[in-house]
Amino acid sequence: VITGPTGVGKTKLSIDLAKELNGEIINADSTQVYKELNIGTAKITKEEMENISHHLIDIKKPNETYTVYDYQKDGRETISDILNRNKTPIVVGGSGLYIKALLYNYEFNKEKQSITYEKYALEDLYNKLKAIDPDTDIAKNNRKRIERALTFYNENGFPISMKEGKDELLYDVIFIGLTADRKVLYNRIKRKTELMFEQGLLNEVKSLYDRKINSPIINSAIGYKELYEYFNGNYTLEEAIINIKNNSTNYAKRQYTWFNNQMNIKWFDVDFNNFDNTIKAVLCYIKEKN
RNA sequence: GGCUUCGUAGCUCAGUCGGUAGAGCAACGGACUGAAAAUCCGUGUGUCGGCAGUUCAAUUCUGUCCGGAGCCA
Repeated sequence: VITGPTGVGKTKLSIDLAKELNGEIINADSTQVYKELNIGTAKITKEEMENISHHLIDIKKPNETYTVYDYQKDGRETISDILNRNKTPIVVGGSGLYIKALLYNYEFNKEKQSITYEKYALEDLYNKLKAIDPDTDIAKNNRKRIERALTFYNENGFPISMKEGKDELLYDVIFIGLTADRKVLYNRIKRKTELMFEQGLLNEVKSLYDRKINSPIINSAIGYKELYEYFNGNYTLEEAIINIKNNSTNYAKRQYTWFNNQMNIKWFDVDFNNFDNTIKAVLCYIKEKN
């Protein structure tokens, strides 16, 4: 697994590792599974792939929905397939939950129950949850997680813990994280945002907007949701750009929180001036591990 | 040169009819099993521009100086 916050050079490293290890790459970025979201998701281009096989990229249309459940299923099939062909699966991406659900013992029900809690007030939902699980640590304002917990208990009954299995690793994995000084990283992210605009991000999003494509991914992916607000006249372009930068760096910080507390990762400081040094260090570590 | 106005947290600003201050954003820490690039929780000592005066007590009133903005000459 190669992971780390947005903007550290995971893509670049992944290609070199794939060549070195006879590998194929499995995308682990929740937004890159969608077609047409290219510039804004910093998706790898055909040329950059250098003929290395990539999986779980561009497999859904932007108006479709894809969840951790789907990812776990597709990802595990892909891993088996790659292993059966005696190649090395390399999971690359920054969506922590996706990586964890893929490799750890997370269990989802086959059919998602479509219980809808929309009509309930937040407070009522929280009280419902409290009645089932008095010791819940879910915050009373976190509607999403409260609804999820209620659904889970509805499917599985109470004494079963949602957290069961979450720390049990199912595969033999080497976790590699790329990192950089926080300030340096934030500056890179901001510069990268400007670069995206130079590469035509505005047109990419406009094209989706003009076709009235609206979906969960459009409403949540950084770069897309803010520009939709701009096209809707709720932001100026300047405001949209500032928001994209802020949301991106905030996201990077949340990624660190997840990686540092949910997974055991071997971190490598990226040498931006000489990326080959970083690649060498990682390869050395992998050989040591094997 | 005269008049007016502003100077408070990294930024934008609120406030104290005199009892040493608080929001948003940022920053930092954290939670997280079905939209996770999501959702949510926690953390605020800053010579309240400098100096002096009045007062038991000044960031708050007065004077003066410095800095910014505006208006009139």
